[in-house]
Amino acid sequence: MATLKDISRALGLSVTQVSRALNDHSDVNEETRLRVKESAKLLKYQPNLTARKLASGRSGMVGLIQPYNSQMVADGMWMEVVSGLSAQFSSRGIQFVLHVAQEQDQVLPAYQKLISGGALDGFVLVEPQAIDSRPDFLKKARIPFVMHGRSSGATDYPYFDIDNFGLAYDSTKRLLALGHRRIGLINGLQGRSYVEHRSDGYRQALAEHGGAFDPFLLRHGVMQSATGLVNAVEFYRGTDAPPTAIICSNILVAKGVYQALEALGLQIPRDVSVIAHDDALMGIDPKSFFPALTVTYSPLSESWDPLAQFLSGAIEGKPLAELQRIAQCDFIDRASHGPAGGSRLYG
Amino acid sequence: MATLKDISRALGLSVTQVSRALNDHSDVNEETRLRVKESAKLLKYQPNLTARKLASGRSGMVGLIQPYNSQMVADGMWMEVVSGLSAQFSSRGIQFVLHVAQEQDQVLPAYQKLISGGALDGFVLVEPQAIDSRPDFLKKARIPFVMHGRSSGATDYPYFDIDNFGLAYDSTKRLLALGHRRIGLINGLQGRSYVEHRSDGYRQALAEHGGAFDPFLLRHGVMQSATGLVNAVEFYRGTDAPPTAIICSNILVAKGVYQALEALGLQIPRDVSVIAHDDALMGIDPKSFFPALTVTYSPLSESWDPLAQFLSGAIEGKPLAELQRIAQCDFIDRASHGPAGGSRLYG
DNA sequence: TACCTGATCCGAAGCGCTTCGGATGAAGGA
DNA sequence: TCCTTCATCCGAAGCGCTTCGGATCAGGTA
Repeated sequence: MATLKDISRALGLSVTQVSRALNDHSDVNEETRLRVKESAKLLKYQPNLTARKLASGRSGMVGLIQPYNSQMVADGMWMEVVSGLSAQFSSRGIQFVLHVAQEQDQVLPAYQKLISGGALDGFVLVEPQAIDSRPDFLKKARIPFVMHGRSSGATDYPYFDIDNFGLAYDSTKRLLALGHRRIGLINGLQGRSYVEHRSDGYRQALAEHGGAFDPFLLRHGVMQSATGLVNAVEFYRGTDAPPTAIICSNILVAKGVYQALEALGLQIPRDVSVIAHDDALMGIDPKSFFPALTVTYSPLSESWDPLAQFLSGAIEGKPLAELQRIAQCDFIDRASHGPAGGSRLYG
Repeated sequence: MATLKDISRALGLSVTQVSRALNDHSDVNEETRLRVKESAKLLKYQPNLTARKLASGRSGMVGLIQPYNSQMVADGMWMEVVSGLSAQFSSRGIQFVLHVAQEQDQVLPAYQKLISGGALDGFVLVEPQAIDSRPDFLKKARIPFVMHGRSSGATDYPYFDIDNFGLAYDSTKRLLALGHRRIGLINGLQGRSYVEHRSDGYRQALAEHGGAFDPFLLRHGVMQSATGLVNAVEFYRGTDAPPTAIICSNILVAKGVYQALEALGLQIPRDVSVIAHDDALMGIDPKSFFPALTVTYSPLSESWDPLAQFLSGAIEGKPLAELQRIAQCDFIDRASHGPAGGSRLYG
């Protein structure tokens, strides 16, 4: 494999200049730079990441550590995440690499090992927990990272998150404004921070409206259609004051809710309004629902770019302020929600 | 992070000796070796893989490159593979790492990049195709690798495979010996080499018995229960000379076949014998079938150890002969197969 | 006594790259 | 004319490790 020395010899330049030319440093003549790059291409030069790492401290590789048995792996969303990140980093000339840890408790040591071995420059953290030990650990070890989402508590680290509080708050507010008073929220699994954020937004909107929070109306479960189905049935069989509107944590859940409502003979939106959050995943189209599903919209695929950007930034030592972002969601108004009151529920 | 120099200074030894002590070379006093290791532990020494790689050419990391959109990823088997390999390598002090390539045609460049960048020492190849471009490419590039399975044609590279030819041959032979003359094989997707091997074994057994091969009886499909169901139905609705025995590519397929046969009012094994291959995956137990399913048995989980061993061997330059193995399968005799003739099929 | 052996150690080179601290020479300002 | 500035280049050091080719010294052999 060709080395810098080969190029320098071929061109009668010093290794230094060749290195600087290839890395676009300032003090190299434009013409020289071109000659060098030409020659590099010709000789099929591939920078030796190992040597580069040793000299500069950067290897140009980042990673993601996944504990075996994660829920995300099970539901296939994982591949979406991995491939999105991989594409982003690779377009930035960074190799993105995965490591599967055998057990949950081997995750932290794995970070240590991969970093201090000098193999990787930094990590992407996914599936944040409300209480997550990783940020503190990595900060202490001075290992650069970026989180997809946020933990609860101090978030003094790079992250990209969507406004989970806001989307639940907004949805709830809108429903309240339409006259709904009993609003159900079928949320994700407790413990996940985004789930807690959504619950918080929901409760905050309720509180601002002076409405009481009813634990009966707040549900948790894996974000799949069965969860929507079961909880919707419980909503309308378990009480004489059922919700007139349901907010779903994602489209799959909404699908289950639709099924349940149909089986129960309830019409959307006349009897029940339904709103879901849409992360544009799994190829399920909320427009194809009947009636078309109103959603808060924020494609997961828009996270990869900022995540890659922030991790690069963290590695380069950029200030924290430039490495955090909370993306807002769009509210997309379709046919599945409407004013309260048309319902026969209390009729 | 502590370096060799730190240890050498602490102990009044040379860096050379410390390195040799830590790596268990021969010419270092036993007592010295212990002192060094003690000190290393004390100073929390972690060898810098990057430096080691640069000096020795070995990084102690191997990888697996997966194209996005592989079937294996979809059916969850992938995680099984990845985690098994990861555990094996990590018990050998080797880091195992994944890379997801965006498209099929970016797979080969990815190997090149990860290797010549110097990051990885070698690769595990999975999902071999009957005609697979990877072995040739990697051999030409002198990159160590091991294959889980074999391609068709020349197999002059390290691999671990099970005897797919043999298991199909055996199953067919046994059924023939029991008087079956029309034997169906519901195989995996065409193109995969193990699928072709099984077809070959099946046809060979048939040929040795002087029986004609009937294309109607050889089916291909994703190895899931729906495939078994559909093909079994076709077997008994599409012809007046249906099979009296069916060989299934895995247990899921057998499950579908069971369902179909029950729906068709056919009894196992009176009307139809069923045999499947069992790779002990997915937590489905062939004993819990009714009647209990006869299988050729070879747990996938027994591949990780030889695969890791062979890849290590390939990296160390061991001769090819030590780096190839074809594991035989056990035939486990249960209640789902029996002699031909009890059937009313032709009655 | 002179020589060889084996066990144990060390110095120095070098893996391929980055980067610091100049060197060089031409152009411009006084 | 002398000094500064700027653009462009280079030498050498060094990242942390492995490894080659000795060095050293005790003991054994002839």
